[in-house]
Amino acid sequence: MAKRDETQVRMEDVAKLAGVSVITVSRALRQPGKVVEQTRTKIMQAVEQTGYIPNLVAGGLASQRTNVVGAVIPTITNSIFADTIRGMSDVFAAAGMQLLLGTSGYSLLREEELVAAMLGQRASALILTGATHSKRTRAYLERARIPVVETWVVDQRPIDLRVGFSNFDVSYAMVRHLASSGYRRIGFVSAPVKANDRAEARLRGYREAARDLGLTYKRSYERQAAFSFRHGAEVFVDLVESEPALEAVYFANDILAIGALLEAQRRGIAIPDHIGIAGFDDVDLASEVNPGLTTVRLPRYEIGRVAAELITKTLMGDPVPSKIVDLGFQIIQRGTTRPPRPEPDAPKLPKRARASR
Amino acid sequence: MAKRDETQVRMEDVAKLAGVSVITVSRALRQPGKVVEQTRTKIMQAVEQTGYIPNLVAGGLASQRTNVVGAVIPTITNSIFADTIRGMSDVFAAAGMQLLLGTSGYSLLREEELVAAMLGQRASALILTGATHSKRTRAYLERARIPVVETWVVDQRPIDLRVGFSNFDVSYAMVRHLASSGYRRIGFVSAPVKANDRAEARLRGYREAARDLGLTYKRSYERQAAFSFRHGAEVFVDLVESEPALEAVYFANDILAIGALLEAQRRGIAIPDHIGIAGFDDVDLASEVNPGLTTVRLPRYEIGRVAAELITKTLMGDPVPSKIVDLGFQIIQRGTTRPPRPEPDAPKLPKRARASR
DNA sequence: TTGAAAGCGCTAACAC
DNA sequence: GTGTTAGCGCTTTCAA
Repeated sequence: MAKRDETQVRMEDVAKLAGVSVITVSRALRQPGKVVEQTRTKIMQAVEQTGYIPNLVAGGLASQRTNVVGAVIPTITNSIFADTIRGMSDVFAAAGMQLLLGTSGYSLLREEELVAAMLGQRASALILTGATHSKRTRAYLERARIPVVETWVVDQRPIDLRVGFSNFDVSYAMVRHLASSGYRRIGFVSAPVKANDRAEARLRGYREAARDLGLTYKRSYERQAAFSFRHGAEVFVDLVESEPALEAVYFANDILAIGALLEAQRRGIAIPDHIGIAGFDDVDLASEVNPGLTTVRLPRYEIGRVAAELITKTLMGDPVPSKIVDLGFQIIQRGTTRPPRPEPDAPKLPKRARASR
Repeated sequence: MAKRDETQVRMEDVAKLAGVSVITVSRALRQPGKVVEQTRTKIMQAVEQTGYIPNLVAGGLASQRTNVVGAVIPTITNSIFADTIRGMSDVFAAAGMQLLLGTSGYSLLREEELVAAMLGQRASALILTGATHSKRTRAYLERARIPVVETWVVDQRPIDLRVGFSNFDVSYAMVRHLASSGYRRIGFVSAPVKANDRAEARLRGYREAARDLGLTYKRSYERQAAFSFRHGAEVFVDLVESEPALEAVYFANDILAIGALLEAQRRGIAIPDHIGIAGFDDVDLASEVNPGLTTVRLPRYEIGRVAAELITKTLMGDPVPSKIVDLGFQIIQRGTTRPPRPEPDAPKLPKRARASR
């Protein structure tokens, strides 16, 4: 093997300095209660004096477990996932665990590579985004037999644990909400649905709601656009010019919606008088733009927090109440759409909907 | 030690199946050229068949090095750092390295904990944000003797490597730019400067420029505000109400500036006619708001990319041309401030300024 | 081109 | 409460 780096302080060095055996140092560090105070004090002094940092690689090999949890998100540029990461980080930091982060760029192959790398690192648990994974990824995960949490989804068959909400239901609920405000011709701008089950579910929710509610629906009311203000602006212009009868446009994320709103401002298109705009996510900015953006509030931070809690519990052997946690969502009515009007024949949507499918 | 998990596939299992020794498997995986094709093919089949994933923990212990690089950023909620992370990720992914991410929340103590944890993981290199670290963090870093990159700064004495720009110079340049547009009474809203050397340098840059250029400067022109649209809106209102003579407000980040701009919109305060607004970062949104935000473009992605490149080079034993890389910046003039007017006695600022201090 | 032996630094099990 | 022993799964050195 590599000849050892003589300058690196090992547990043995600390043990010698403290006049005890290595195992006592190991215990003093990990289970202080099992070492008598006097010994522990000597050891801690030796640790301090030498600047010893335990080699977690060696510890991981010996104990067959690590304090590393891997998480794969599609992109870090989307502040949406930043909140989820923050939720995880808060819990893992408190539990003394490290987060190994990877971004897949919405590529299933890249996700597979990341999962392999994380399993190679012998991560104690894995957190993935979405429910769609390559066959090989699933095989890896099954063989690894560690806790796996899929986030931002609740439907379908989970690999293990799942924390999120129903993207279908949210989208369906938003279209109902818009319909209750009197909108009958509603366009939909989706994120690219390729390898993105959340975007795909939102599209389905829109279509089914439009059909169920008897709205005017044409395939040409739909667009796909990559995540950016600019794309939102462009697709909005394209849509209102080619489909002038549209009464509202519902965007599958707030960034697209706000891009559209700002473009409307530039072009003097009155919002919501000329056309309504709705978003998805309730980012900070959604309540700051003028008028405020009608959107859906999602439990972004909570998804991360709960996912991490499920993992720490499972790892500690505590039972989890449920393998699937649906955190729900909330429609937020603001100024970019006309307010809902009470319709006697259609009961108002509950503020907080819990998914049924 | 822990009795081994019989279900885990080891290199030995692969070796047996392929009819070779473990070391040959090891070589086939890491240095395929050193194993004859026929043997390699047999081995790869065995790997495939067993679903073997090399145990990097064992490998790391044996080889005394890992493919993990640790990075500490203040917060993930700020999309600024997201771009830098993306820059790193792109390079590390291509180099087959893993990024271990931690967020310090602008706390030096938390940074210290993270550095210790990453060194415990035996990270091959570390990337930190800023130049301010606890004494113990510095001690850890010096003892570890691995490449360390401090980012978003170039001044002062680096621990090892440094990639960024001069926050002082940027701020100074922006105040000069505003002065060249005729503004004499310029307010400044800083991020909280506690444990944030970048914010502190920006504040100094503002003060020195105001003094050097003979602008009207009062301590009451300064405010500090935490990073959010809302705080930007609130501090702006506070500032314009308590200091009605102000002609422009320069915010130390775009989010604050845009929050202010949107609040001005709500209150019917004409921008830039009544008062100018300038930001810092050039986030996507800065060019989308109406009017567009005058700000500074920073090499966010580049900082991450270059930091990662310095590390991969150093790790491979390649020499790096310079231990400090100044990536510069660029003032972006948009509609939230009056355009600069040519002043015969003051030469126009170059578009791209390179730091001198 | 391939293999045997030795150990990387730590922890689990069991003994004292 | 503390120590001894035996590895965890891999890579390095050296030899064949």
